[in-house]
Amino acid sequence: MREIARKLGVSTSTVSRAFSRPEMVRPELRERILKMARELDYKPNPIARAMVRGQSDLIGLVVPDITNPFFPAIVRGVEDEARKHGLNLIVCNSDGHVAKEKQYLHSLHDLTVAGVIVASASRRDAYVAELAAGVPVVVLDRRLSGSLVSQVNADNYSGSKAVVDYLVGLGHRKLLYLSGPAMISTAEDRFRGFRDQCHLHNIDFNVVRAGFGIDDGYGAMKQAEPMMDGTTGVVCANDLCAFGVLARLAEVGIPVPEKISVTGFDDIAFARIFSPSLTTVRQPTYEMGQLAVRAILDMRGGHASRHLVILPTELVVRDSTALRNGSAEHFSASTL
Amino acid sequence: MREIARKLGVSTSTVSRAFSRPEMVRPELRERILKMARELDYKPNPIARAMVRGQSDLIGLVVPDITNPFFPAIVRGVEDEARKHGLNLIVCNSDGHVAKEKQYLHSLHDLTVAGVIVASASRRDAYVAELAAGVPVVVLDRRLSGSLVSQVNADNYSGSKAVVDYLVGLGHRKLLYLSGPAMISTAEDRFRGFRDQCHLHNIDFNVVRAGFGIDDGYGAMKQAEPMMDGTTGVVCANDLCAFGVLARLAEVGIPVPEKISVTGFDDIAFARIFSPSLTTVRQPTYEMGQLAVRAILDMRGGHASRHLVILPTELVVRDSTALRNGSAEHFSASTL
DNA sequence: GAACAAAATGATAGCGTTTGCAGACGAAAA
DNA sequence: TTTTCGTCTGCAAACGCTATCATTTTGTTC
Repeated sequence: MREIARKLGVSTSTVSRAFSRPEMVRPELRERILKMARELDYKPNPIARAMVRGQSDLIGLVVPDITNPFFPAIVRGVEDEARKHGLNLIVCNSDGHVAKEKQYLHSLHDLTVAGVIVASASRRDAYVAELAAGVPVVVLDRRLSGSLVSQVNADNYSGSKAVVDYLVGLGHRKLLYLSGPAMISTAEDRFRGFRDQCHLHNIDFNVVRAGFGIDDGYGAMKQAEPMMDGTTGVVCANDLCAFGVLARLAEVGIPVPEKISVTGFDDIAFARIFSPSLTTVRQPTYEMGQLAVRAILDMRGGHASRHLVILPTELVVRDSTALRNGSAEHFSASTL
Repeated sequence: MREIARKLGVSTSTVSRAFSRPEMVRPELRERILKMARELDYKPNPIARAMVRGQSDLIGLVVPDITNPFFPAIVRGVEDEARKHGLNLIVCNSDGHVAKEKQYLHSLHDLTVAGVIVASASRRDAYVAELAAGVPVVVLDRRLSGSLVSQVNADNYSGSKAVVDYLVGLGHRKLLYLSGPAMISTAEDRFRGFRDQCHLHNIDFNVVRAGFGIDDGYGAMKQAEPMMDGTTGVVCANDLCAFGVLARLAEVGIPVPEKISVTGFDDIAFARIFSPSLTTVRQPTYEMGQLAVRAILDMRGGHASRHLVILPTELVVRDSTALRNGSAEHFSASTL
């Protein structure tokens, strides 16, 4: 920077302004400065800038499990949008542990990040709210009661309801629900949607607490087997869980969808190609990531304009669901 | 920091040293400083530190496709190990584009990162070598000819050979190889292993250039169908590609493994639960990530001790492969 | 106890930016 | 011409830390 200033006979202030507040320097001079910068291959040092501004060009993204393809899909959206605005992305994996999440949030705070995006860890993390007082925070895929944070969510509740409607339409009358982990709003919303709609249709159901991983689904299915009597549909809190269920059902030789229908949630890439391909609820992951970044941008400078967006979900029907086995008898019996 | 110094009647230099060079300050005093820091909730500002040291506590990881579960698995290893050493991780997605990769590398350089890990983009990216002159660079999952960078790889060549050995042992005599993208050393190594071993066993094969995505596998399989005559095994350059193949074969009703055996490479989580579950080659992803970070650490301070590690791979046999259909006749014919 | 070496601490100068504040310049108004 | 703005630019002080070097303290040896 000094060199540019020297060569052009201006002060470093002017050079600095040519970059950070272009409107403050005479266009003709600005051009010369930028040209010289190009020649000398100069770029403002983001660290020094962060130092004096008290804010870096980094944004943090905390996800519970980068290994669940749902999150990489979001990462893509976040990353592309961040880069578009000259921001670098720090990805952190909380492993679903509140403690680890908190630790990461501290780190991000210390780095004076321009914003933080937190994806669905536990709901009772007070630190998120605390952090939000200082830097723009958006929670993704999770509701957080009344605070300063912005929120970007998919309509989990409606998505779940759509699944029930669909299964009921296929003649299913008794369902098993494999829930996600406790204290995760996403999981809770999905369950509420399921439950409410079951009540509406007067459908019988069991619930087994599972988790969001393949093994969780596998284990929960195994555990649920004794109570499957009459159950013809398994609704899972997410796709990974559903895959675990499919794996278990394949293992014990129960044909899907002939004997039992299975649904997931998320529509990760594998849902389409699994065999049977998975009926699930699509979330606009990439868009969610993008919107989260935009929310951060809008919150910068304390404009305090929180975003609260709920994106629509979409039921994607594939091969893991079918008319209820024996539903013909069922219908005839009930119509008699 | 000033406050601690004032309260304790020492200079800021001493406080600084208590954190950055603990051995230089009298233990008793150091204790008092750390205690006071805890009370005041003080932590050294990483940005300021990066500024004066000319090196931040960030490390960069550039992957071609975060959406391919193979990479999140590596991310886990990198992240955990980085964090263990107080480093924060910046994840960048190059999308396989050299230009984008280069842009990211520039950004990372500007951030004065402590090191960069680059996972398999194109081999002909001169900028990687250039960058390596200034900061520790390790290339992961890719060979790079003679330069300053460290390398962490899985033994792709042997892994591929093992696949061929195994298939030949099952009686297969004509194979189809779906290769990865051009210019990727990983893809090339796998192909060489396949080719060399086929020659060794005198096995006939066709090659179709595919890519590392599901759709690539699907498309390549479709394209290869006219030349399948007599082919009983499809060897894919990675798992995603293999899933595409399985999807296509399922679509056209060719049973796997009865009619055709299919293999992948990577052993991503889904390989185990897919149906049929996928025979593939496991790479120690987590460990690769860890080692990459350690390599960076060892290269810090210009010790210039490059790492060159090649980790073993392991054939994982599952349900997508079986004895060649009609291999009984084949064997009897050849023993006659 | 003097002389010296070694260890611990302090004073100070940056690191590369941004940013009030004040000055310089030119144009419009008087 | 003088005054009055408004626009643009320069000066210099931060931002929070570390490194260098000078200085003080401590420990060792004879």
